[in-house]
Amino acid sequence: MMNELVILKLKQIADILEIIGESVYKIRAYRKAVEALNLVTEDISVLVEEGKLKDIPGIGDAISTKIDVIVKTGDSYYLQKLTQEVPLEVTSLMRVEGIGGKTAGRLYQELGIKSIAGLEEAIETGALSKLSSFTEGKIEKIQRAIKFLKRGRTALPKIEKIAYGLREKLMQSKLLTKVDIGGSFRRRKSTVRDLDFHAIGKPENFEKAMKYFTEMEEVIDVIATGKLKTTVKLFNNMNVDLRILEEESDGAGLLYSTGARSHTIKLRTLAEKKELLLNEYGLYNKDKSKLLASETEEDVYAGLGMCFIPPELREDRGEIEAAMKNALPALITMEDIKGDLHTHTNYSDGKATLEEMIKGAEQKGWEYVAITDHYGKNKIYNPLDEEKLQKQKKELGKLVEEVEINVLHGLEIDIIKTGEIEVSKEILKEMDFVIASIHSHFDLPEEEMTQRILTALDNEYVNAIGHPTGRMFSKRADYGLNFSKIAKKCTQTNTWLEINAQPDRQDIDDHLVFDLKEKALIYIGTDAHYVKDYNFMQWGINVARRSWCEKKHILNCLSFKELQKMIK
DNA sequence: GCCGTTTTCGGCCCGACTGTTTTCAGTCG
Repeated sequence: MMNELVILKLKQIADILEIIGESVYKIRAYRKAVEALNLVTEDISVLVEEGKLKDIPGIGDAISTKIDVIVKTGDSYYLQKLTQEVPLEVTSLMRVEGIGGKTAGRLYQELGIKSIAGLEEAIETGALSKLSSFTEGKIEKIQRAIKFLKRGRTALPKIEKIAYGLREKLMQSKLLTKVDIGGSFRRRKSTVRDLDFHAIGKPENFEKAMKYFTEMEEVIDVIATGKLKTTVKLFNNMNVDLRILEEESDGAGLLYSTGARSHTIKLRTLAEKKELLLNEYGLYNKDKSKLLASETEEDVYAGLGMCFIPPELREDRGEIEAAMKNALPALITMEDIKGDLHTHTNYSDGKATLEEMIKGAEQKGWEYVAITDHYGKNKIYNPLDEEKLQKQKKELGKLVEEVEINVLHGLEIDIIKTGEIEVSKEILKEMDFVIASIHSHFDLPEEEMTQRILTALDNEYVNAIGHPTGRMFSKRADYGLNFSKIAKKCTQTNTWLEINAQPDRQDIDDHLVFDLKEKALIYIGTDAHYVKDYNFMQWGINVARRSWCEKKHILNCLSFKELQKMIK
């Protein structure tokens, strides 16, 4: 899709504008457009064709014209013109923490530094220290920042233990009365870049608490430290913010810490329209003489004329407008889940026995579970063959006598390079639930990849597409797919799309589910290989909640009877 | 550059920390 290229070019334009010192509002306009486009899952080139670009808030005449050019030519004349003044490479300097547009511009103008390598060289030769305002301390800070440049995003499940551990330690200090984790962590995003701690304490303890925070053993560097706000770097390169407030600001502070920034900005703008002022301390009247609400988030939202908005929805995606009309979705919860449709046993690459997996699902209180071991030629997964399948079937027949839970005997099969399924229809038609997934050739072009799945959808015995985009946060990006085509065909063929709840996958992504939930049939599968993996369901629930899903949108919220009727 | 239930022009969220700026610009969230 074109979208990534458009977003990249607009980002580059914003960066260059910042370096050459353009109006902050113009820069903000470009950044806002980027944010808006990040939420768009349709193909931008289609929006251009249909003339719908300007329907997106934040995109007006000038930016839509620029997008038009990017879509048609693959490049931006405007950006090319800008880069005659400042080479594009200079924007890379802004990736260094503490260096913004102004500093990057100075480095280029005064020393001709264009890249991080050039910056390192200028530090080594002492050229940088000759520049005014570049003191020894500041240069040291830049050096450390360069060392830690690689700040990627981490899958939320991977950071949860560390985050709760830090919270526990902060509480143990006895210097704080309450510690919450806000930010994208609280919004339950699939990945997080940093952690935002929101704490409550007594003013006389603020400084001691900050000192305690910066001296924790997990902290390897202190980025900034004050009485009210401190930023540190953890051993894993992740930044952690701690904001301390007094008890009366708990709600307003948590709201501020949780974000998303676009959500907060929308709320503050709304407050201003109502002749009010909103900051992390509270909601005030215009001249700040009177505090109107601050103790709980509910109070602040109520003060702005809306109901409480669950953190997962706070992205400025229409949740504020919905809350004002009291029309927020009744988000799906773990209690709504009636079963799991994607699991493995040690008949293939799972680590638990068939009995353990079935009884484990029953322990979860679920009504049903589908056992979907691998079948096929890809030896990595220790797949079933006909003989092993028959043996499993026999064992399953005995086990179902011992348990209350309903068991679907299913398979996970490979979509090979051509999109074909190599398992015979005689075998497939005997199965209760068949998931087809891509396990090889991840790097084909979008059109071929899409066609591959469309071909698989032609197989009348395929019930679902497993981990549809193939992304793994620690390994590879998603392969490009045309989801409007795929969703359409899925509906036609009654084939379901999976939200794979594996921590490293969380696939399909919440942005896609947000768009597809009314157009396609979607379920959450844990892809469990151990009994404890059933707990992965929570990551799938997160994705669904962030996508505004109610239980009606997720098929494994159906009772077993209803589910059976739905399966083709 | 975007936007409009006071505005098609004149605004644009708000505040903390850093550095050397003796009153504020730059950066960040």
